[in-house]
Amino acid sequence: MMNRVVLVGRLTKDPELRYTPNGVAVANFTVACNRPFSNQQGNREADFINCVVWRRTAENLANFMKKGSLIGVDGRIQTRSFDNQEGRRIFMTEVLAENIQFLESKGSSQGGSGSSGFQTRQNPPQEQNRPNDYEDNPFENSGEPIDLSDDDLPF
Amino acid sequence: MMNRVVLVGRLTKDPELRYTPNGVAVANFTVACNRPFSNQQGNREADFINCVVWRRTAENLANFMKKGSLIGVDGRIQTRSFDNQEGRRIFMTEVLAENIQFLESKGSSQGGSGSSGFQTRQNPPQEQNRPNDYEDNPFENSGEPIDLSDDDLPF
Amino acid sequence: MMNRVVLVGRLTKDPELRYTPNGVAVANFTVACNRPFSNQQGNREADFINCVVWRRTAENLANFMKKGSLIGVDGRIQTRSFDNQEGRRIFMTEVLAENIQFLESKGSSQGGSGSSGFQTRQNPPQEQNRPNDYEDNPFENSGEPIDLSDDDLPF
Amino acid sequence: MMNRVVLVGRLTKDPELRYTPNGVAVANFTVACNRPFSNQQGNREADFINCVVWRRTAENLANFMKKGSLIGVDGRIQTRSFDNQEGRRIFMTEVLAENIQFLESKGSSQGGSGSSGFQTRQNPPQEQNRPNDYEDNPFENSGEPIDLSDDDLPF
DNA sequence: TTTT
DNA sequence: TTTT
Repeated sequence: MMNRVVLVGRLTKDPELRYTPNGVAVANFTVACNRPFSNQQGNREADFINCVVWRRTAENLANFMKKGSLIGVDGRIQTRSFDNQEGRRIFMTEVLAENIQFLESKGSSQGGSGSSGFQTRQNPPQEQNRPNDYEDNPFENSGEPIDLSDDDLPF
Repeated sequence: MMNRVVLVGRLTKDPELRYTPNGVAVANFTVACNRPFSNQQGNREADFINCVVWRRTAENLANFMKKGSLIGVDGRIQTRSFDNQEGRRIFMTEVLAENIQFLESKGSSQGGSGSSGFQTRQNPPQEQNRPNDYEDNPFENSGEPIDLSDDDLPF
Repeated sequence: MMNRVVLVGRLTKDPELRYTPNGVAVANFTVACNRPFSNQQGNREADFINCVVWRRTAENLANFMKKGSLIGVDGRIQTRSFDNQEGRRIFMTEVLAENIQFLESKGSSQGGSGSSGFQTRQNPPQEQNRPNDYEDNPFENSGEPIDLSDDDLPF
Repeated sequence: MMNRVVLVGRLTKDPELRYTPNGVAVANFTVACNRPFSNQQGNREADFINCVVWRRTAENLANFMKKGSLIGVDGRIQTRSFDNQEGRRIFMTEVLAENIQFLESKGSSQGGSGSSGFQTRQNPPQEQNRPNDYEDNPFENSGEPIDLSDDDLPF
């Protein structure tokens, strides 16, 4: 059953990179999309769309994009529910990013955490030792938007 | 800024048609989209995606589709927040349907409210008296999926 | 770089299933999409969009869908060029279908070749002998739209 | 019937702005989208997708974007046929852009015609004299991607 | 609170 | 809790 989303917008804050207990990288981020029309008061509002991405693309996102960066997202809408601390069922809607396009390098926008170093896995638990080809800067030689495809999402 | 969604799925219940204080029709509905993959347990889960649609398309949806009906949705993701009864800020994500395609007539699926009559505006407040060309059954002559475009959304 | 297409429409003729020299199934088909607006003369025109799909989904399409069948297509636009018999360079634009949703069973629409049997590979050249789980009718138990995902496209 | 396309890519040349006999602006352009995978030879190919856009957005595109500019396109696939000079029927597939997002200012990419001045309508035939709010540079105050919505396409 |  |  068709379920397709495409977004282009800016990160509202630095991506949050975490690892699952078995060492799979996952990043949460929010994309601000300005609406194509104005409201009654003549202002342009924005939508703040929660997204999640897995593995390599998650790490790339955390390493190369930050608050304010312009990105493109291609993915699907996912919903899930969980019980919060007060025992109430909470429903969540977010975009599962299957592919992300970086439309700006980390340097070209201002703001963000300013943490200059790469985020890397500290003690990624039970992570197997495969060579990683992703710890070099894809913007180095190009100054180009890049499209880091996600070859092996965990689902 | 790009923000585009396309869904094909089934209504989880009959659409809920309401009218704003100044007589604009709005319908809320949820589309169930089965995921294209199975989870760890080998089951296929579904996403339940909240949607909203305005005006004519809202009324058409309520009149011709019901719980279980297969529809296509073309629209955008919108987010909004409001304070609930406990004074807590609640964030909502939903799809604003700009165009809906009916992929099944009301008769062809089973289930739903079974209410056979059309839902119409009872006392639509301060609604001006324009001719409505939408109170005949678009499935009558065709047995066809129909695509009811929305010429005049209120935004 | 983002490139995303979603279509819902009807097959203009039975899908054409062929095999590459090394036995990979490929199907060409055209989707008719009625435009959401009328032209100057008040008629609704249609777009006839050439598509291609590979492997399992190609075989499923040929087996379960025919002229007139309603389908959903999720994919990307591809262009290619070739020199025709007169030595002229021809440019082609088509949709590479990555995922197809069958919105009708073969039986439920009329028209088409009427060939009732499945199309299968006659002497698929140098095709390795892997078990195929796709030669049963996905509509048998369900009367349902099905979504046959494409796990292993050749690119 | 659903028909939705989203592209992000670069202009292969300066947009070609023309006017219909009754003064409606129309621009043709081609978007290069690099494929997310490599071919047998390990090279990444690109798709060159022909697009068309009308009116204000056409003029904005011609004025602010040039060869090499990065843009986002939201639209639909259209097909048409015409008879060429040899009396042969030619089929064309192109994307009708309904909305375009400029992801780079004219200055920020190199290449292109280098024509610095705005393209404007020379003697736009029988064009009525409405005020135009689009002849100032949308990048002036912002250095921002802009999203010029198309309020009044001629169909 | 979820559809077939 | 929001980006430019």
